Amino acid sequence: MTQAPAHHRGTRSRDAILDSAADLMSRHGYAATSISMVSAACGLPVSSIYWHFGSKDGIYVAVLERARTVLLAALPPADVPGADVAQRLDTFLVEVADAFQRHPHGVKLLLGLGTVQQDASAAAVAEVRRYRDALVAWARDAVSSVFSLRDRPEVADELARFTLRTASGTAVARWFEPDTVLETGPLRVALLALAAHHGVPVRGVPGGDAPPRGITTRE
Amino acid sequence: MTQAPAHHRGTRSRDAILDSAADLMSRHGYAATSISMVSAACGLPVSSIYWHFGSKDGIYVAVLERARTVLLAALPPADVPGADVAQRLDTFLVEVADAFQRHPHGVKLLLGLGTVQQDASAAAVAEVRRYRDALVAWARDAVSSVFSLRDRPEVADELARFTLRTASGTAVARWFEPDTVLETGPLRVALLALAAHHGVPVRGVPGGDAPPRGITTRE
DNA sequence: GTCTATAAATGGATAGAC
DNA sequence: GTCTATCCATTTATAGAC
Repeated sequence: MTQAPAHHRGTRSRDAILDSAADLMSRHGYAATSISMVSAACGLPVSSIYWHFGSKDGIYVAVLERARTVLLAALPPADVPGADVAQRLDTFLVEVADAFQRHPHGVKLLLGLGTVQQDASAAAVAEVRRYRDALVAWARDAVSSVFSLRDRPEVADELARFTLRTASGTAVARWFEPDTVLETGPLRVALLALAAHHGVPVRGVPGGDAPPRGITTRE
Repeated sequence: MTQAPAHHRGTRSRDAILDSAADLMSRHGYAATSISMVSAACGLPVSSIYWHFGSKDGIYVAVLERARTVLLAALPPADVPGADVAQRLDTFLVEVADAFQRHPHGVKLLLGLGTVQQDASAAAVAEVRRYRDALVAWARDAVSSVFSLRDRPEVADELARFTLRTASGTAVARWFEPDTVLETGPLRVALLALAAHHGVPVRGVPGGDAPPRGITTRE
């Protein structure tokens, strides 16, 4: 086990630190997470942590950066496949709910920023903004693809904002009730109504019929 | 000025401390707010703060309690007036957006809990839960009144959840873009569609017409 | 009720041997 | 790259005069 090359032990330790830090920071927030807590959680001494990341801010930035790349890699391509709006919308919703379920850390980490914002490192603020911007861009492209909105960017923006706000609101709710899931049923109805309200043609979607399998409604 | 009775100076100081603490905690979060910061902000020494509240937790609990009573007092009665659904819905949305605009602290304080949750005082956790429960109950009663849902509690629950998630998601967005407002236009369309989807009669509401004055759309 | 002063603990961060 | 030991600032909280 100790046969592994030095740099392997290094990156392993780095990842272990990031794992512990991400877990603690997403649960307690940035300010409430101390280096000694991270040290205790991953088993490495504080000086190793400082050797890898330089400062507490450095850890936060690295945690955010990894969370962002992992989440974006997990998100489906923004070019949603499907013959008509109904198919693409269902695919989109299932994938969003899935990513939301599998990556509960994301939003919590972003919210952890609330405790840094004003004062702390410009690097952390920039990284948070990058994270958030990437999500917004993805959502805009995805709904644009679902509803064929290449020539109606304002509508795409509105639908994307609406989707993201529902998702982050649900993340807040999960704060209190851990087993809260993203309710894609109502979201589906809402998105279709918004599209229709803006005169977007939604061929193949019968008004507000029962959602197909894989869509979450409550009871 | 120093003529005021002792207990007046007392409650005044108490309020001043609460003002400063609420401001700081909603901006930086619970963990990142120190007693000395509060002391510097309100001008009273730390020992006075401890005399009034006993502990840091005690301050947080008091801040939450006051925020809750203030917000609930500011919310319109859950019995929304209006002749038909359209009127009541518009009244409801305007009032919600108004309260949302005037009390930007609420959600941030609730999220500050994330930094306490596990370990800290049961009192703080209980107070946060009370805050949140009061909001949920109010929203359920209000939408129930708007759409006359006394005999469809599940539908009222769904609409209330949906409304609150949109609102808290918007609060999160405001985290990044301070001048974000609650977009009642899309929310109106969504709520009407959801009601219709559940077969709730919405007399006097033409499909998805242009929203009346006072309803916020973007550009 | 308010102040000064301080105790006791913990936080972030570094030094230097290995 | 990892470890032990440590510096220094800040934190929560208290003591006791006024």
